[in-house]
Amino acid sequence: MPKETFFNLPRDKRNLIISAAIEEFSKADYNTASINQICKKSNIPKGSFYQYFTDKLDLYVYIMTLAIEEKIKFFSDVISEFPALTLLEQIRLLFLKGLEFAKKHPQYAALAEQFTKENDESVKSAVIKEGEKQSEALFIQMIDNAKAKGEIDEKVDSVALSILLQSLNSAINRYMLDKFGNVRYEDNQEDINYFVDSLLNIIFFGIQNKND
Amino acid sequence: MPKETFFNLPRDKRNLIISAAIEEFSKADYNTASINQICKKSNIPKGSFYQYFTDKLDLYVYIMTLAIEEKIKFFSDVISEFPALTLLEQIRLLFLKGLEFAKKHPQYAALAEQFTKENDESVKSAVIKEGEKQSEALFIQMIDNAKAKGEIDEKVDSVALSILLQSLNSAINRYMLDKFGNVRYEDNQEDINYFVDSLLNIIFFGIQNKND
DNA sequence: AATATTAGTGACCACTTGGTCATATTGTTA
DNA sequence: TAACAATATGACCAAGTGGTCACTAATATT
Repeated sequence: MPKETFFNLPRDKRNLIISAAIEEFSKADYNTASINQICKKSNIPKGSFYQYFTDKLDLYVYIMTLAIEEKIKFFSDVISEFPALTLLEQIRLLFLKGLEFAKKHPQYAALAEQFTKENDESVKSAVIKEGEKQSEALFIQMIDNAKAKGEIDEKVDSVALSILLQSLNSAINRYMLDKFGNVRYEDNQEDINYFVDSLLNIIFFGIQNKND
Repeated sequence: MPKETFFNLPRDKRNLIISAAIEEFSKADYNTASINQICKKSNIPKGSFYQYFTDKLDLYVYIMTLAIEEKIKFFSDVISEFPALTLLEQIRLLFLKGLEFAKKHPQYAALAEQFTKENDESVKSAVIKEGEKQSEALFIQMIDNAKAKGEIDEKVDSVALSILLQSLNSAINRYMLDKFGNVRYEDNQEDINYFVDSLLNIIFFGIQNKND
């Protein structure tokens, strides 16, 4: 956690430091991201930085905490807003809302993507301690719930499906980058909806020819 | 490409440099990987290194080229060995053989994983120019072939399915890490076979309850 | 044996890194 | 106004980076 001196700073200065840090940690992994650059970008001297934070990790964990808070708030809002949907509808909603979230908060999305790439295990675990597995728990809960309702086959492996669904998020982003060279949802809304539905149709109905 | 001086080196010395480089580029991204460490590990002076390679990128692209060659050779061998299998059988074979490959050549597997994390776009594109998309082409060819045989539904989106299948590789690795804390195939062979089948069953037969 | 060519070497360069610390500045209380 | 505490500051540090280069050693060629 940042020192008291950081929270005593005027809001504007604090936000400037935060956004400079988000920018830096978004485009480079932990070790490559530079405190010097963050200081330069937010116009604070090196010495001041260490007046606010004990070290680099202190800042990084703090920034990630902010991002995780925002993400959890967003998803739980979406879920609780539509409790009666089928699993297919729930997941479809989650994917499309996820794209919306990434569109509205591209910094946080980039931050999360960068985190998945992180090599330094000690840094990763420091962040994970601040809570992260909750999204996987959410998926499994949704799946088991759908099983109880008889919506999907009992024999489907919940963990396998959960991991598969999580992989789809990055698959969607990869598809957008491959095909359009960017990840702007609004520019290619039709194509993306079609792609998301293609993936979900495969998952829900299988690929085997029904006319056999 | 390395300079002539490199290829004039005795085999042993060349291989020592190569394996030192593979080790270094496996455990850190391009920028973090250190030429100094590679020199130290392979017992060659800094100056000699630049006698063999024009720069860091020259070495990296060369190393990746070796890995790609090995991977392509392996997969095309597997495919041509069993031309008459159904798509499900082909893909199942590819995944399990893929695990076998990762087990026998963990360095190359680690190298590939590290590459997917790479941030430096200019470095990425330098490698991609040496050929990489061929695995995606392979999948799509397999899928279209299966469609022509009436094995799978014509309406399934080939590109979507191809990306989905590629996602499975990372899903498998993630699953193994989550569940066992390592990626050693032999230690948990049963579980992994079960997991692969779970994933493939989802893809091929869907998750919807057939008793509706 | 003398010469010309190629390869081996490590000190050195400019630069960047995360982090420290003595000093200067500011704000608050007496 | 004087004293004291809290904060701001940037020169500085040791350690690392990729890359260079003058020099030496070995090998081929004459």
